[in-house]
Amino acid sequence: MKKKFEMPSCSNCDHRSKSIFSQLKPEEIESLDDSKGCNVFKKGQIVFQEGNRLSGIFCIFKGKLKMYKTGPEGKEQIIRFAKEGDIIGYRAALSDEPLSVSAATLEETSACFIPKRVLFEALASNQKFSFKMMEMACHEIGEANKIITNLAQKSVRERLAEVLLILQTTFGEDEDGNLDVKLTREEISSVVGTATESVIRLLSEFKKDQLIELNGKKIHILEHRKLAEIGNVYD
Amino acid sequence: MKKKFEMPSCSNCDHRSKSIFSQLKPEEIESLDDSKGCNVFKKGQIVFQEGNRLSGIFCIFKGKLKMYKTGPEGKEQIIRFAKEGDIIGYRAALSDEPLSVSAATLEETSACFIPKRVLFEALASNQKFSFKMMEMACHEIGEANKIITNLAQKSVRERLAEVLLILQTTFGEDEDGNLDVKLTREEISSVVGTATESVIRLLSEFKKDQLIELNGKKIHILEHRKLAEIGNVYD
DNA sequence: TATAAAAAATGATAAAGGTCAGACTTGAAG
DNA sequence: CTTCAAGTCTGACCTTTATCATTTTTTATA
Repeated sequence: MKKKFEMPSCSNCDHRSKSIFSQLKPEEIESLDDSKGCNVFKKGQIVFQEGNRLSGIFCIFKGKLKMYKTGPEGKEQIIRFAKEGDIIGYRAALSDEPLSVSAATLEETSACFIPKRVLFEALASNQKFSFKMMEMACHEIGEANKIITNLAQKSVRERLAEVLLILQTTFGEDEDGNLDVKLTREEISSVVGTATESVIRLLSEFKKDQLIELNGKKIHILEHRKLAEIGNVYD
Repeated sequence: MKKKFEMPSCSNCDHRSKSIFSQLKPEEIESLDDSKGCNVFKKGQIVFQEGNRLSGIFCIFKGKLKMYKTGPEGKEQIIRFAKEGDIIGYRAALSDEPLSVSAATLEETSACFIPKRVLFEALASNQKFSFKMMEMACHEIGEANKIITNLAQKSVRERLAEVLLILQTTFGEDEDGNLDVKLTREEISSVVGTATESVIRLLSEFKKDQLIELNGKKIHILEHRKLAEIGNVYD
């Protein structure tokens, strides 16, 4: 269940400057602070579930999450990840549709909840904020288009190589150079869109070819360029 | 190349009431009419291309288009279709990014071009319009999420069955009950994400099982329900 | 730290779907 | 109407990837 925790203040939140909220004026930020709620979610906890309705959006203060859909056979398909500074649940809020994905934490996560009402007030009163929001949504469509093309046209091997690089970009690396996120092989397979065994086999292959180092769930990317070649990644 | 044609007026455009422009006030619609351009595109013509920049959006007056990305091996991946009343190119306009997809006509198509400037003026002056736009973008994200999950988890057979139903929903049927859109087998395969030969084989299988009738490019859906079962489609 | 449960690894096998080659059909353009 | 190119169809074959069974390792927790 949700635990309340010492509430971070939006006014001096480090994430604000890099997020869509950078557009808000001081009085609008205060209004966020006044009405928001904050929660801590334990590792593995479900924050919200596909098909349900949510009365606001979450702003991740700290932690990491997977956003996924459940396929016809009940298999989870990870669509994207979220981390500190990200906003989740906004698609459902802005389209007034049920949630199209579920969100579950990959580690202990704290997140602020901003009620729809406050969000819409800000959108109405602040045009720049509204444009930023639109920009974010449209950017996400572009990302989804890429994923669609990759799933349809790339091999499992190519996709895995690309996913490793995406994880690097999204989560960065820890002091030891390992990807700063811990996923099971099954979760990786659910991003790539393949069987768990295939991910295991291909990871050991990449390891054998000295492209990565493996240590339990720790993954260290050694040959960024070669993985990009394998994955046909041109950015 | 583009041909000019008798310019349709937004004021009495039949599509307006069903589109995001339903939110505009008479004076805003006039401003659209004043600044828009209109073009006719022949069958098979490319309207815009992935990677380029577009200085506005297109509003389809008549006709049908495919929106597609080009994959690593140069293969086209159809992401979605557009038809009369639809707006295309808005993702790039609103995110200020290059186009993430190309658009090509499937038949002669006429479309109005609305310059970015006018679009942004309308977004700024009319909040309801702005929300509608946001709603549209967010809806598209949800659709993309479904496609991702289907590509990752469904078999080619399932996906083809579903695509046939999507074509029915999107384009409807002509007097004879055939899908009101003409696609090559190659184009169908590029929606499904498979080889052309696989589409051909599966279509004849569906025909043998009396689920559809085939007549050249004409496809007649006989057993909607059974196709929905095969495709694991629950709406 | 003992023990169970979850996750990872590996091999054998099977199925799905891609590729290639060739024949046939259709439709557009001269 | 003829001709040619594009599109469709079919069969054979091969590659990729999924599935299943089993063992080993890791992790969490009593």
